[in-house]
Amino acid sequence: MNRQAYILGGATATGKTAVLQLLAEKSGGMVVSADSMLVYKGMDIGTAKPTVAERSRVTYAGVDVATPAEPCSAGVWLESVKQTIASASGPVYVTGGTGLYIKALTEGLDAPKADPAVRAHWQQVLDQQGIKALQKALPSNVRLTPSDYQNPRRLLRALEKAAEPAAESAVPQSLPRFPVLCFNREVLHRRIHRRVRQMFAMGLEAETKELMKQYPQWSETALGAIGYSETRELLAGQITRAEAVERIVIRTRQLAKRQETWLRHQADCEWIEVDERDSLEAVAARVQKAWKKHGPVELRF
RNA sequence: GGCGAGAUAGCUCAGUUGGUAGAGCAGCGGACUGAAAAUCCGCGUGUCGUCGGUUCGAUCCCGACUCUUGCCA
Repeated sequence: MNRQAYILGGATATGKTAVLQLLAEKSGGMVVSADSMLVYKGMDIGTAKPTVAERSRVTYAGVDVATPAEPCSAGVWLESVKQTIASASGPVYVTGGTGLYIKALTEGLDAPKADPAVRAHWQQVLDQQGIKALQKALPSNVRLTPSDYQNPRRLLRALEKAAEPAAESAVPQSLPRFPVLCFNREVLHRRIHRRVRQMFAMGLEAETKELMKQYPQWSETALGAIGYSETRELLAGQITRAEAVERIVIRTRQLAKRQETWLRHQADCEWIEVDERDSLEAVAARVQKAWKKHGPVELRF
């Protein structure tokens, strides 16, 4: 399908969702969350999910599409989001923390979808024979970057693709051009620290405990959520609260760095450096100006 | 106060039988189309606590001092 959207990127804790909430409320638009963790039901505090009140005023897509017990993926997320976007009557805004999801939206996912059986097979080979066996099994026509060649995940995926040669590869698309919010690194680190402490103050521990009661077995992807895996360890008495906070802060900082690296090189961004003193309205105005300049992005999926 | 132990990268520590040093973590940079908050790749100059001594040469040996820590008082 073809549809236009306004994308706003940015690392975690840059306030992009607040900006889109404001703009969507004003224009009667909807917001697509391109975020791999907002998809989990009940994981609200630790993912800084828009509140119930906010979601009652604006339609969100890509939020609460799976339970923590279920595995999720870019494909599952994309499927869940399509319908809502197609039926949108107002402008479509996309807030992106997960680069892959933004790309899936603008370019589609054309590779064969994840196949648990194939994956399990190669995972076993990896466990028993090591990464060299995967490298050897790779068809000679498949090219990986040097770091991907050392990366079990990517190797596994490459083999998964090779097992189903039917799929045509993507038509290279020009990089999507959209504004991105950013803070000076030092300021961002301070914000992250503040936010993590706030999450605990808002009851991250209680929320996690409740979720564990509701879903005793979490999927591997849900278990990877920053904040939740540490809180689980805290609840199990394996680490102290101070250690949990420290660990969460560190992982969030590392995430933010990777997100900015992705945006710098995998997209064509206009960086909007914001200051903590800037009002939400002022930031929103700058974002709109950038959209006006570059035009909306075509969605193809 | 006495007897030990320690003081090396932002943190935890290794090491040099004397030729100015290296891991993990953190940090920084990078990769990136179905696990992506994942996964992987690259980057290590730091008064080797301070002052003096021995030596061609000391972070390493010797002495004093400062600080930390353990045991005994």
